[in-house]
Amino acid sequence: MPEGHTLHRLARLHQQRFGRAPVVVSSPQGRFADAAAAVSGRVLRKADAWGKHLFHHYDGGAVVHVHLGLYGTFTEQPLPMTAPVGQVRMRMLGAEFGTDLRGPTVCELIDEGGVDDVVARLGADPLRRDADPGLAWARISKSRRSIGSMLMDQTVIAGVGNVYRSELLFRHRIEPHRPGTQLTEAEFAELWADLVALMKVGVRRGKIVVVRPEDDHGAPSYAADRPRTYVYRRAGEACRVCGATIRTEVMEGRNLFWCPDCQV
DNA sequence: GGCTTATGCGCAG
DNA sequence: TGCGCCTAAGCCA
Repeated sequence: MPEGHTLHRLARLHQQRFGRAPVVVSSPQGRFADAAAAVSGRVLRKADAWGKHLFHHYDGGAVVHVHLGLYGTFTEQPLPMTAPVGQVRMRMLGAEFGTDLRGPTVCELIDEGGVDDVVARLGADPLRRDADPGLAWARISKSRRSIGSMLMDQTVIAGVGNVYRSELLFRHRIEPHRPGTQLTEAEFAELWADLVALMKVGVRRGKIVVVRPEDDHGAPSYAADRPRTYVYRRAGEACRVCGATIRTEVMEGRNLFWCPDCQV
């Protein structure tokens, strides 16, 4: 489930599992073989995330840059690992655990300058302490593009994906087509603060949690039918708050969902 | 078991 | 604008 919270959770996990120790890196599939050989045996100094990008910083200056795309995944096992199943792009072995990377859009070897290049193309990341929401507000407040489009623009805010986009706008009763110029600074401040809080919960829980307790009809957290979203993937169903029919359309090439009555 | 869909994004055209 | 990546969950039978 790769929105920004997933990558930050992985960075934290990889830091725990592999940090400050030598890592054996390989590419069972072969597509990452030369790069894997270049870092294998080196100490992983730091695992870090910015938006949906993950960076493994190795001693000596080499960095493995990973972007999961739509369906990339990491799975982990305690050692010894079983033989690779499917197309494993990268396998990492630490002291006690190993992990397999499958299906990423990007898995490449870069240097610290390359990290700077990637980060230079990314906006404020709600999950980073050094995030500057002022830069995002400067872009949004001057643009006639819709807020629904700009939330998906990683150069404006890094880490928000298609689920958080629809759900965040519902939570703030903002119609997704509203131009950035029509957003107030107070509305943006609330959106940002909520995004920071929601994505932190996402990191902690390992999944996107957006429905307020008062809207889940008291369903216990373990209930299978507990509502997980207000609008995402609920086109044609009744709004949980007002009962209106949830709408959908493609915006920025992705399915957008919203309530035509709650959101203005 | 098969089929559909997808939480992303770069690139061809 | 639409394709490719080529995984995995959810749904149906």
